[in-house]
Amino acid sequence: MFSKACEYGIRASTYIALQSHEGKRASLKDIARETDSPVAFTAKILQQLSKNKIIDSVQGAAGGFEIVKSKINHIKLSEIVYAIDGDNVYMGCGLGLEKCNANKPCPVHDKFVAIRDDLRDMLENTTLYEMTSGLEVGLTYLKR
Amino acid sequence: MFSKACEYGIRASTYIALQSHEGKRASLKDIARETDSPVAFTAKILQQLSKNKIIDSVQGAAGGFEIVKSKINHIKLSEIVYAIDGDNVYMGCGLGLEKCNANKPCPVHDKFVAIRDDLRDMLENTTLYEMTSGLEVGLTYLKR
DNA sequence: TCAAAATAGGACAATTTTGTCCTATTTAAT
DNA sequence: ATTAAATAGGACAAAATTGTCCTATTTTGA
Repeated sequence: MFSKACEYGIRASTYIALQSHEGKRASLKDIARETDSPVAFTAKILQQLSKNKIIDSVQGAAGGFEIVKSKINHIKLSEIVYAIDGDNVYMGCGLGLEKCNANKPCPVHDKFVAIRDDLRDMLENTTLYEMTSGLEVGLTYLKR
Repeated sequence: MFSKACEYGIRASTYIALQSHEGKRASLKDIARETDSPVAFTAKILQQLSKNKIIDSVQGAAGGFEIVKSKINHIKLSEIVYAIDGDNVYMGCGLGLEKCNANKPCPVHDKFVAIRDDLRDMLENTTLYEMTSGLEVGLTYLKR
């Protein structure tokens, strides 16, 4: 569904949000370890998220990544996905047609639209905060 | 969502079903042209579909690909997707975790399960016949 | 029998995605 | 000032996906 880069990106963002919520800055090493992701590849993705203003990066010793506390509640999963994978996941044609639309639809257009609408809805209504809430109490996991 | 190979495979299968319904055998060239797919790559995918008993191939002059009429109504989209992409699309974890499940879920497990269930449902309840019905009357398209 | 037309399949090539490595830069602390 | 620890970013490498090409095989029809 999502690219590997996007999966790592979501996991990383969630971990950073969790740490930021506790007032801690997260280092690349920690992020990679706690989300079971390849370090250098994750670094690239964090750069991308940083450029897209989803996370903040702080250079230098004691630097790392963080998310302004007040934003954690407002950042949607959809923004992270969009920053990394674009909107093709919930916009493109299920059969890969360039110009598939309600006027000249592919044979499964309507059915895919329904699924994709649900997906978009879900992504746009899930905040980073919501994703961290289960982690703190050990109900959900970012690796395994 | 699906791989290119899978998209081509679905389009090809649909076209073959359409032709078979009219008693015609479809040649690789026709299939590729009518679904706007790369010829040689499509050939590989058709081999795969043939090995998975979804379509029949007939070698030799006047050969081609076909689907037994009585099967068109029973072949589900899910079978085509499974033959080419496996079941990861509607089984795997949205965040890419190996062992994500209801017991040790990722932060979006439940939400993804809902979407994926809908997707699987849709794929399992859409037959090839259903996909061809709009094509005949020009309501739907396989290229563009 | 032979030629033509079609699929089968192996080998290879191009592209994209995933991932690594090295150096530069920034910053904190001593 | 210097050193150490961290991110930034470019270059490269590996793997997966997408795609091509060539030859072999099968089958029909003249």
